[in-house]
Amino acid sequence: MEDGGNGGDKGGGGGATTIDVALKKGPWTTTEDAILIDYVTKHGEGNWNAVQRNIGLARCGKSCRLRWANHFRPNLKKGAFSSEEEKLIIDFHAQFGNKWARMAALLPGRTDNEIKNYWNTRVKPRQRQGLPLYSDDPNRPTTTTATTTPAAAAVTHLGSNFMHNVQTTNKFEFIQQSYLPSSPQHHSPLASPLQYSALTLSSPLSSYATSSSPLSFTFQRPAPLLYNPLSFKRYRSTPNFNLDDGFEFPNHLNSSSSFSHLFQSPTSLDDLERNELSFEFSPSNVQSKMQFFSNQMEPLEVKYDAEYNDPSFLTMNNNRFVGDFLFETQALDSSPQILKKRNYLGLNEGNNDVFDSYQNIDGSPLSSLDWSSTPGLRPKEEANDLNKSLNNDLSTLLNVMPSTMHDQQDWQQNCATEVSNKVQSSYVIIDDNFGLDMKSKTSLFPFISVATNHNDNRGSYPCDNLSTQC
DNA sequence: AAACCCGTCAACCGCGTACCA
DNA sequence: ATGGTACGCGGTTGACGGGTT
Repeated sequence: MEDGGNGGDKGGGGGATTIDVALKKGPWTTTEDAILIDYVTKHGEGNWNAVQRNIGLARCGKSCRLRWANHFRPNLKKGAFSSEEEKLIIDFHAQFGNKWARMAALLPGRTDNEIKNYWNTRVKPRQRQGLPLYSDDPNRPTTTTATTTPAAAAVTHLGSNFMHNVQTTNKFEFIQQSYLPSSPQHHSPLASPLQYSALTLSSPLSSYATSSSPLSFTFQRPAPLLYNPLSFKRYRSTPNFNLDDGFEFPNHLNSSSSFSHLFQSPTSLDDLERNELSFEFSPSNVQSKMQFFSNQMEPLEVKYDAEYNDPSFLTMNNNRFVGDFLFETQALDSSPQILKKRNYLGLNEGNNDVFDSYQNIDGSPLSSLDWSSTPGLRPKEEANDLNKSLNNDLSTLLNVMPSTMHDQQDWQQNCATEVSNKVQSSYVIIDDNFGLDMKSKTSLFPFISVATNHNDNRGSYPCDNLSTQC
């Protein structure tokens, strides 16, 4: 956030190596802005000191980063905070304190500096004077209730459409991967958030990584909350695994699905070969491509890429879901940093605390206490800290989702047992942001039918009705 | 009209942490 | 293990504009 230089880019040793040029301070000129934008557009974010080194912009790296982050970063939302944002800020502050960056991560398009300034200039004075914190609701209590956490409020706020699509018929399993872009992610600050270009990502860390973008379906929200999209995975369960064994997503969609128009040309999996197969569909306005990746030892992975050139596509009611996912992909595309860590949270079979274990990169279970044994995966403190809060968030999410189900408590308890009995691990991977990937094992989405392979810990399991089967 | 006050916001400062050689 | 570099965070400052005196 607001960092910046003092000529030597001091601060924690963050030193500029080239100090020959007197670095400028103070307000940025339009010329400087143009230079910065041009540089970042061409070279991507990061390595901020190189801006000064390479193109002679007389600003230290910190100042460049700050200027970019607060003014030119893609998807920045300018203007006054909405009342909903205000409420979220107040709620977040009640939970996090002065953790402006964390709040910013939960308020898409807003910077920590913005939030901090807002707090210090609007909320704090009201607080000091004993006035209600919520500008539009003088009667609203100034503390959050025990039953509605800020995270829950956010989930509720952001996920209404998502919840609308959730039905009670399927269990689900979360997974998220972090992908390292194979090349610097370039993103024009001038690009519309709705201009999506296909990604080429690779994940050298992932044993089941492929060379294509992980794709994603995500839930409704006004702007990307997650850097990494959701993806559906189908794991090869046995050496005899057969593609024909009933993996039907996403070809098997009912007519009410918002995806249905995307998958109008049924393509039999018989037609697919074992390695990196793909077929394409071209619904109106969207170029999409679905890929299956598989080999004998690795999980089959389904990728769905799409690009579109008509922003109105996203606003069509029946495309909201796809719109979300495209938006999410855009968020991935514009991710300001390469995700360097892969922190896994998985279901802890045995109790109700479902998110406190970890998985190694290679898929082997890893105790949450074992960070030190996996140097490559050791999370920074922040990530751990975030994990904690995300534990809450995810728990909240889980609390919300089953609320549409028949019996939430039973669902939680029985599904924990179910997981324990049948599944080695299911994961939510936490990075600086978090996301949920969904194995095909289960589906939150009633319009996605997943036939299953059997007798395998990593395979798919039918659970047609939670309330009766779980 | 000038001086002053105050709110807002961009930018700076100092520090901490991650990463790497 | 250590030191250097890069980056990010929270606190703070100062410029600026609008309103008031």
